[in-house]
Amino acid sequence: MKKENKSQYAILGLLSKQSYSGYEMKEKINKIAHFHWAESNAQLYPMLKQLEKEGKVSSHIDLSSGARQKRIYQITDLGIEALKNWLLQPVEQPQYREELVLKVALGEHLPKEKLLAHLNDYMIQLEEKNRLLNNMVNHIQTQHSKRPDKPYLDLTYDYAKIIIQAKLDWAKQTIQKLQAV
Amino acid sequence: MKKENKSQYAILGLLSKQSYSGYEMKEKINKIAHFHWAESNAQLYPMLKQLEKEGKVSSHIDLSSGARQKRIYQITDLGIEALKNWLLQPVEQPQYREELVLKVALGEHLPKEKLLAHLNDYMIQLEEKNRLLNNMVNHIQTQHSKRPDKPYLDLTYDYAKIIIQAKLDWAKQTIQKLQAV
DNA sequence: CGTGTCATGTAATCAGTTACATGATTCA
DNA sequence: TGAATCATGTAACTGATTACATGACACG
Repeated sequence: MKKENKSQYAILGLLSKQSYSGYEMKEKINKIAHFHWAESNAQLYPMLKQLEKEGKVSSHIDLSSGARQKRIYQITDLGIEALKNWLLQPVEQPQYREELVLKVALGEHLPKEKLLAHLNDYMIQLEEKNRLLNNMVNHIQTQHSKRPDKPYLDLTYDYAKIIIQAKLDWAKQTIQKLQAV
Repeated sequence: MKKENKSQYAILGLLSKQSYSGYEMKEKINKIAHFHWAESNAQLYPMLKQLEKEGKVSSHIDLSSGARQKRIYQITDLGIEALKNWLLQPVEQPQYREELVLKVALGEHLPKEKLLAHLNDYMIQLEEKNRLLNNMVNHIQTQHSKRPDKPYLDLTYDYAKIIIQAKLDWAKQTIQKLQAV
């Protein structure tokens, strides 16, 4: 089974809700979806051109934004169709590479304080993520409570919350276990 | 900051515990570490050659295994040093792409039964993973209880267990919420 | 008038997968 | 003898990141 490019579906998915410029898409993904999705400029812009060539999106220059060249993309019927078709396909399981877990597995090769420091950094980063997530949930709750897809968005934030909490739990108990030895 | 190849450290880490052939390494990673790490043949074999060229591993043909050409790799002092140095470096946070979560976020575009079916498949796959994990933990417990690195391995299985459970919890409550609507 | 942000993009490189190729050994 | 497994590898491709390049506009 050939691996299909997934960036395109993230893009089509975003455009299925609202029209955006490339820049806005990048921002949006980083802000509201970075808990489970990442895109870089170097994939986004070429992909938008490709999708336009394939007729799945169309674009025009936004004049209201002044002289600044801002190209707004919108999804086409063909794009919607491609998106819906993909949504019906079986989900491929991602393969993970958890660098921190690998380092823990090799714990005998580094000083315990250093390993504890890694775990501590990990927790700090997770707590920061958690803070951003709570802000986001709050923002959606107060500013976008009427969005028709809000129930679905909420489910994705549930996911982020549960995973972050699980990682925090693990890190905490791992620190305790390591200190107990 | 340039991204460093991580496969090499997974390989060096494995060889830091015991000598293996390429084939055995692949098997071992798939069996005992696939919860948090994945390697493919097409990366493993070239990487082993490269590491040998760099003097981080050395190899010899295993004669005891008969006429079959089995090349056993072992880590060198230089390899150990490289590994230990990497272990001290800050951990880079992986960027995730959760296809299922993306599909849930776009739930308004597909029939509810189909979305529920995706979640159901997800749970089935997680339960299978859980089963494999329990077997593995059991195996380590009964066959390798004296391994000096067992405490560290246990911590990695704790991680797998917690993450799998968190995903199962989310999937379960997501199915319930979707059905309630 | 200079720093930060808005805005779009490319080149070079590296990472990683899929599919294929080859051949020996084991065992039913 | 033919299927399964052991064993090692390559070619072609796709995915993804990093770093760089360019320029306009906003605002203090």
